[in-house]
Amino acid sequence: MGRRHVFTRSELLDHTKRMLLEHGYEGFHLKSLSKRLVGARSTIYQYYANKDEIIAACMRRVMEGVLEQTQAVDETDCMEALRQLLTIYLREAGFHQLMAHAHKIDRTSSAAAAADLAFVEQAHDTLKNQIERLLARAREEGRLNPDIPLPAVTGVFINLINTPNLMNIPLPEWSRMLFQLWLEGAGKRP
Amino acid sequence: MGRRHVFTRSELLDHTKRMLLEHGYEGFHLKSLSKRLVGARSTIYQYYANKDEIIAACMRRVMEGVLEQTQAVDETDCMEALRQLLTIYLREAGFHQLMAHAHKIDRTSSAAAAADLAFVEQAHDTLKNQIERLLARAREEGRLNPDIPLPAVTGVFINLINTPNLMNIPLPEWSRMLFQLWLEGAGKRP
Amino acid sequence: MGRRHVFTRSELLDHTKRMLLEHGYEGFHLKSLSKRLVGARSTIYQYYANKDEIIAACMRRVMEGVLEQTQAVDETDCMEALRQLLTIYLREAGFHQLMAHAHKIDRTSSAAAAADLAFVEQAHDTLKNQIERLLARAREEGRLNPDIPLPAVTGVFINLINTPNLMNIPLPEWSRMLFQLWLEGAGKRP
Amino acid sequence: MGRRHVFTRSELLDHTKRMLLEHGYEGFHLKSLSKRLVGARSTIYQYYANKDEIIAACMRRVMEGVLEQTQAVDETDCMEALRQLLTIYLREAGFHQLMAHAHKIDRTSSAAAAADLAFVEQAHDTLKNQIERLLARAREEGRLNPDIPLPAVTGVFINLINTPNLMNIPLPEWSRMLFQLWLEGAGKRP
DNA sequence: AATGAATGAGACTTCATTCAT
DNA sequence: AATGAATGAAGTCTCATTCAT
Repeated sequence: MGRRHVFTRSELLDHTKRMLLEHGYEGFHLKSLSKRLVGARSTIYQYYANKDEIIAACMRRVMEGVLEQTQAVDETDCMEALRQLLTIYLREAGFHQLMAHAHKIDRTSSAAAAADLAFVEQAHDTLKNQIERLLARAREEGRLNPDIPLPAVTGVFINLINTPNLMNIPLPEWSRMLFQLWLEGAGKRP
Repeated sequence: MGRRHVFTRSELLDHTKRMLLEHGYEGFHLKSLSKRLVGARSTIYQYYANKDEIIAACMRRVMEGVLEQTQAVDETDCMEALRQLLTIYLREAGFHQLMAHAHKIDRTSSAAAAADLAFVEQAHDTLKNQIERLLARAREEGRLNPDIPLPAVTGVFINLINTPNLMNIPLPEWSRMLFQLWLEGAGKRP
Repeated sequence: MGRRHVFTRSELLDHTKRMLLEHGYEGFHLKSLSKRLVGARSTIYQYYANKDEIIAACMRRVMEGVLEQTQAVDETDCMEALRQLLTIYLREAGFHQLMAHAHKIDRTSSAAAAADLAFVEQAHDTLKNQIERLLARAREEGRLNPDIPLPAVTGVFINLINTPNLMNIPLPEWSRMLFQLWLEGAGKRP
Repeated sequence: MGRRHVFTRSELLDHTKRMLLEHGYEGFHLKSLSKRLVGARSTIYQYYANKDEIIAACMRRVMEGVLEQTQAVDETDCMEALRQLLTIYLREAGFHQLMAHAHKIDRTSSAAAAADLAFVEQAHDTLKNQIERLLARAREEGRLNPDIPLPAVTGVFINLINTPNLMNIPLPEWSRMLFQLWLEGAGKRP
């Protein structure tokens, strides 16, 4: 039996996620990462072969978490399902920002990274399809304004995630408020 | 007297802006910048003393352009003014993303950079105040739903700028569409 | 654990001292330094954070060596003490030249460098005081010509250190000779 | 007739000398030099082909000035002659320091620099011979202590030039004082 | 398994020198 | 003759990655 692990794979990815959100892909350095962990910088290479592999693994793990939740959503009532999806996305802070770095990763340097990225991309499509499907159904069911093109509705809905929560309203209420704003608008109802 | 300029200050800042949006603050390298311009890397230093100075100047220029337009907006009709502001912001692609890098710049390295950043920050406040003022007025005039807290309305309005224009709808129409979505919501009106 | 050191901190400072004396502060380059050591240029940064830190550490080490010796000198007989101090200074070749570079070092770049420099400066004062104290005593005791102002006597005494030893006379004898010349002059005694 | 000269060759060499004494050979930059002159940096190349040529010319000019004075000295009374030589050397502040940089100059880069350096070196020998000749005569005439080897006496005499003038005593008196100290010593005469 | 040390590639910046007006 | 602009060589420093213990 060898020595105990000084930090777990999960701890490593947790800090990676936090630092990616703080500093971006190009500002993410293994030097700073190892300072947040307990062990030495070189120990990181016991877990992953290089930097890009870590980032890909991090993205995959976040995506898996989201996917698991979204697939548990009951789609019977499409409006209710959309409301739940919004909550899930809001919970995963910076999710979109994170995924935006995907295309910067060099896939040739590591097969593992390439595989993780492939997974992430496919999952991304799955998520996108789910939302588009639900929105299309909502429209067919007469819940949405038929004068507005679906892509515009979709874009605004997805973009809700990035809305700055200026007052730090607690998540469930914040989610409800955003959904209402999206559905009914900011204007005075007649 | 002296040789002809191989590139202008304006060209330099144009490419800087483009590259900042593509690669972020930490991914912005003078090597790549000089590759997009015609001259040598060291020629850049004829214009600006260091990297941060370039970035600060770039941010200032963008901000000045926006400021000039927003200050020409007639605020008599607050709803109309907001609509125009949205158009202005949408025109300046990636405006927000760009400004987000401001705090990473080292102000001690260059007085010029520090001055540009001070300008940018003050202008930022001016813009924010203008929007908040207009939204408050709109609320008082009974144009907005009084049940929704103003900060939430503000956040969503500002965040409209980042909405992905999936269909590449032309700017004037895209702006009108987003404004309508914000005001009336995506839902079916009764 | 970890690889063997390719060179020690002490070796690094030894070469630094030699090169500072040969080329001066501005002519001291890490490239040449690493060429004299066995390793790569970047390895130097395992020991010191930047160039100025190396120079400051070098100066401090030399100063510590001198200080240790001068503080062991018995000051009962002031003339004998002065003779011993001269020997100590002569032993540390180029001591003065080295210290002359102190003011060129940028103290803001490194706290370690600033601390080392503070030490060096304080020690410098200590040395200066010791010599001035001994010379003043010697004068009071009637061992020096009272017609010559003390600062002139001091200046010439300190400057003895830089006298070119054209014949490479061995240190102890060279020291005795310089002391005698300082005390009795080069002229024929009546 | 072309344009007027913006600065003279002499002004250029004046500033060069001053800056060489302040910053040393390796710390001497044409950029700073041109800042002290009135014209542009590139204008310097109208006078000299490169940096080393300037430094060599500067050294030669200083040397010529000294040589002219030393050769006018009446050597009939050797002690008086030595006293006058000391005054001449003291007048040319930093003379020795300056000449110490001679060996760093690359002679292959410019024939003019090589010629100037050859002159400087020959003149240096002339000066050295003059002093050694006078000191030897002084010894033969019984004016110097015969127990002290001539090279030691010479070294100390030449080194007088570098003595720090802590009280800023005016040159003629300072020269007299140093000469007396050298001749009679700092000790109490019996 | 863990790690301290070593290292080369690459980024920023400065400067002597050349070029074109 | 004078000069503003251009440039490549060289220097400092950082960082991902490898190596030896």
